[in-house]
Amino acid sequence: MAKNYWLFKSEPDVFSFDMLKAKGAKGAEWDGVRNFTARNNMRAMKVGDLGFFYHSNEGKEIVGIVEVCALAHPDSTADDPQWECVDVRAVRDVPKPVTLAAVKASAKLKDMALVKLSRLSVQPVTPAEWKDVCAMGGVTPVP
DNA sequence: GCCAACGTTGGC
DNA sequence: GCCAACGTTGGC
Repeated sequence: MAKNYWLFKSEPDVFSFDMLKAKGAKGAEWDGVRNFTARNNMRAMKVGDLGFFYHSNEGKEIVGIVEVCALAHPDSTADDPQWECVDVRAVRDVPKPVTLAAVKASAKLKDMALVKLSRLSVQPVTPAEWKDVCAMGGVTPVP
């Protein structure tokens, strides 16, 4: 089964890529999502799916790559079990963080959900977009 | 700090 | 079930 690609957004003040790295191989819950579209995206994830880690507000750049390490389950921080989240763990850094400005400036990437659906915190990424962002970020080999 | 975009809520 | 009001997010 083909791997799917995603993009996770977080404000670095609240939860940064460094904080996820500090969690090690076990990873951490991607909790706090209270948006149906984002939740549905997480429900569609499989263990082993990969995602970009994007810092919103501060930085506004893709700084890392994460791997889904647990299927969607009830969010331990929610009082309503309809809110679910997956667990993710840090896989590697993006050596040259890819900024939002760079994405917008790229003819191939300017239609990414990151640009079009700027408020959605968990987004799908197409294989072509994945490859291009990895190339721009100096991620080799592309995982 | 402002403002635009958009998802959610609640009244009808 | 529609739609206006409201709250939140996130870029600038």
